[in-house]
Amino acid sequence: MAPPRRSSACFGARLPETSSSYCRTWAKTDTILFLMEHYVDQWKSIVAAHLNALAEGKGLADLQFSPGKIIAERPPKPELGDIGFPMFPYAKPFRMAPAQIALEIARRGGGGAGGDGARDWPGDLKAVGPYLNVFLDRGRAVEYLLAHSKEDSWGSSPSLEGRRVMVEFSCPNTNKPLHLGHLRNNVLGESLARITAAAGAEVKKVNLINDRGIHICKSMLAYLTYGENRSPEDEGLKSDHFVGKYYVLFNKLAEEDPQAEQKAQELLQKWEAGDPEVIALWKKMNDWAIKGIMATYRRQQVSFDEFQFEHDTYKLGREEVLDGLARGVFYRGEDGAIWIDLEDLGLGKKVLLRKDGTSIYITQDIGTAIMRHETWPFDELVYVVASEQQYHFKVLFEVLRRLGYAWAANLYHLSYGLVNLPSGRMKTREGTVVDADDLIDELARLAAQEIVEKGRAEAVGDIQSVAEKIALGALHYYLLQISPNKDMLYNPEQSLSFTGDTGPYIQYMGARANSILRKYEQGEGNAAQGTADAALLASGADWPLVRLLMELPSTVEQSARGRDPSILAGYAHAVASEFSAWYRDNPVLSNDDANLSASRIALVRAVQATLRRACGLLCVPFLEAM
RNA sequence: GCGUUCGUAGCUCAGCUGGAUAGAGCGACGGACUUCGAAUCCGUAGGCCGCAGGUUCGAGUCCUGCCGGACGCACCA
Repeated sequence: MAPPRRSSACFGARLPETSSSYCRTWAKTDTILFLMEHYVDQWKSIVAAHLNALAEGKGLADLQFSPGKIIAERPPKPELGDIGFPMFPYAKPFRMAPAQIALEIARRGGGGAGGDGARDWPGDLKAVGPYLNVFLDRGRAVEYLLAHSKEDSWGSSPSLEGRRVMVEFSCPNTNKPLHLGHLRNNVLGESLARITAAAGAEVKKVNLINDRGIHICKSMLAYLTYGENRSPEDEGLKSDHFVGKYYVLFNKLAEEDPQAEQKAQELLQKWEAGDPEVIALWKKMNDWAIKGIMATYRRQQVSFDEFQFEHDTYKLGREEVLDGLARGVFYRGEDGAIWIDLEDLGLGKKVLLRKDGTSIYITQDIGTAIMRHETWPFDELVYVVASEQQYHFKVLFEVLRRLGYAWAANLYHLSYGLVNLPSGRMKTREGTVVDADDLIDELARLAAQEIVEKGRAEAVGDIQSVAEKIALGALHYYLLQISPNKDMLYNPEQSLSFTGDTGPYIQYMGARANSILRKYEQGEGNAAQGTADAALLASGADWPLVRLLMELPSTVEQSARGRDPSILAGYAHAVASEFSAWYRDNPVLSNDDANLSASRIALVRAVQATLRRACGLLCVPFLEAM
């Protein structure tokens, strides 16, 4: 099998003993939200000032604490406060027990009576054991949430403002259709791009189509042998599947004809020589493949700002390598090829240009990166490529650095692991790879079946459309839920479950929120007679939900900074789960208190806005009803 | 052999710059629909965080070694 250029080999063999589910939780370690970051920063300054004052009071004037060095964390329970400052680190310099330091500072600054409370985020400082905790002014926080969650920009932050980030992903070969591994790549790239943009960056999504090379020639050769000039329409196949069929047939050919490999090579040489007949065939088959692949992109709802094609870029990089040779960055081996010595980094030696002067894989990547930076000067370029290519990218980045490109320091390989299946091993050779289109078809079929079985057919309206969205939500959420760098096991049935840490569960909670709002709009309940009041949402019943919702911006920011959509996925599930428990215990529409009812309607709006935004960033379609 | 990476509950996974009793979902067991959709919710059981050292007031988190899995180590892409 000719290895694919970029994203493939995403399969392994693993048979789980039982089917099971997947999830992650947000319960313990929520992050400090973006808008809370201001809050935390403000309070860090206050705590630092207190520590410095304490030091001075004890005659330890040489002790200095800067706000940036103060450690803040999230208390494990809401009753303990909203921000926690552990006092352990200060025990030694002050020669005091941590709990005592906390008490001392709380005594000095407690209550904010002396103007101690943060300006934008007032609250109280209290000693809780060895921790100094801040209790937010809840009414103020609720006001902030209700006001900001109404805005279209809810969840966005300016943390990456002014940065230009290019994201390369997908990069399919044009000899076969997309498979499950590509789906992980695609959704990772698309989601990362959306999250990065939400964090304020200017993002450009690029897709380098690998449309030339020996693997294409194999499909062509098999087609010449068995195709009899038929078209995809003749065989009733989606065009990329048609091309893929012949790629698989090449294996048969290779068994029948020992010369097959060599013939494919000859075809490649003719292609490079510009042989009109070969070019015509290549064009025809490529168009079929690309047309089909584009259809899958549309279905998966991923898109690109720019397509680049290997037949345009494969000659790039040669000049740069020769230039590097002239400048002594590289060397010519005794064999005549051009090498780079990376032994000092433990990366060995690597060929950059063949002895006959022709390019190899890395040569093109060198040239392509330079071309990209020239045409769209980026602050950062992220390559979404399977983990099997980690070595390749280490070498590539180092080569560019040694060529003198300062921006080489801003190249990043978002490495992701293999996707395994419960059904066992999949191999291209054996035609047992899980095809992307087939998989989505199957998921949509199961979802449609479920809609009917649950008697929701009438309520959802267009069953096929909703089923397709549930299928995508199930697939995408499942793929994004796991840390990118880890190998994963995709369980289709499990991903479609409406219970648990799944896409459909989150979609369902969004639909439930929407259902409450719809009834309100239709005049149900007495919320319309009341007035929303932030103070009414400051109780113990509503506060945990409010607290969580406020964390959307910081979670997006953290997700962007870590280049990790799974952080946001975990958050989305936490919101859905928290909302589920909340609306069970806290009547919204059927509430005697019209003002409380109106206030909770506002909170449900915030829930809906938060879920909608998170789903959007995770490529999980948001549903009004399901 | 060398390199990268992973190893947390039966299963699949979370645990942000080391910090408050290690979390979730599924599965198991037991509960909740005349009350905003039960495609849901609640409760219980279940873990020397691969092993051994080290750093630290404090380690699932950092360092070293070992064990186990995955991936890589082409003038292939």
